[in-house]
Amino acid sequence: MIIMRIGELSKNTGFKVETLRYYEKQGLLEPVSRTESGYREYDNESLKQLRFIKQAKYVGFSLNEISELLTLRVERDQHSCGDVKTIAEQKIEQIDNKINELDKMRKALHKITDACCGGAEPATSCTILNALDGAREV
Amino acid sequence: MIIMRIGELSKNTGFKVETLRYYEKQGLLEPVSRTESGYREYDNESLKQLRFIKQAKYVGFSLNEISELLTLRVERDQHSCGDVKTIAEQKIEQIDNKINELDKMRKALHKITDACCGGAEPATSCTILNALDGAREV
DNA sequence: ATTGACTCTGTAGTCTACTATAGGGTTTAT
DNA sequence: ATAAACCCTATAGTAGACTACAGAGTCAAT
Repeated sequence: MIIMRIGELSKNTGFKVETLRYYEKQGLLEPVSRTESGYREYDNESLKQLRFIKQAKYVGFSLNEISELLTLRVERDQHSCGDVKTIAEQKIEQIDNKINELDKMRKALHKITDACCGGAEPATSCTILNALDGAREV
Repeated sequence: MIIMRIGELSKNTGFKVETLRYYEKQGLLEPVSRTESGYREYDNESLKQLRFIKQAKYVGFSLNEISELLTLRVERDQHSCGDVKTIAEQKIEQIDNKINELDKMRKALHKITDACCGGAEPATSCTILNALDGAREV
């Protein structure tokens, strides 16, 4: 088990030390323990968690939403099973929506690059909004 | 052609009037014209543009990035064609990354709902981080 | 044993993206 | 013609997510 202090965790994840402490305050990332002198200690689970946080932020989730995702957990025979299922299903729907939107944007951008390199486009002008209009017809 | 003032545009898009004026200041949305008395006037293109802004925000683009996407345009025989292609391709890559991340999260969430409703999961505990670990093996 | 790099808490400042308010004109319905 | 509902500019305030000190303790290497 790798144990590291906050500076090393920072180097390994790209988050600044201050940001890691800020995340702790927000309830997103607890150190696994503290040394006698009060230094925070982290392990590879912390790394994993931060990678998840980074990706979730990247696709547009707020810190609050990320916190919800991180605390979403199924423990066998736990009372909250139904709740967990409901929340997870909502998140899945949200994610599907995001993927659909991104897919539309991707198609539109492809239309633009095609128009650019002399695809068989009669248009004299192409913007992402025009391209989105056309995306349905492809 | 439908012409409307800022209040109606607000109602039609869900953005507050103040937000629309703020977007104008940020260069994201110009009114098509002004009345003699100085009132802003918008049309259905404005609606389209705002819908795009909303979706792009939803999938994690900043206002600056959205502005870049909106000004990305190909005009036939225009000098900037190569640039446009480069930028569009970068955006496509970014979008693909986002889709990949979302897909991983979706798989992980499905794993959680499965664990929840008595799928053949031996695990006594399942969180999104565990589920992400397992997502590759599915 | 002392210097430099690291860590701690606490607080204040910054940036983005709004949101609200003040003070004043314009339009529209009665 | 007058009140309600709408619009204008300009400025200030807020929420979320950091980021940067200040002042002090800790650790590792010379």
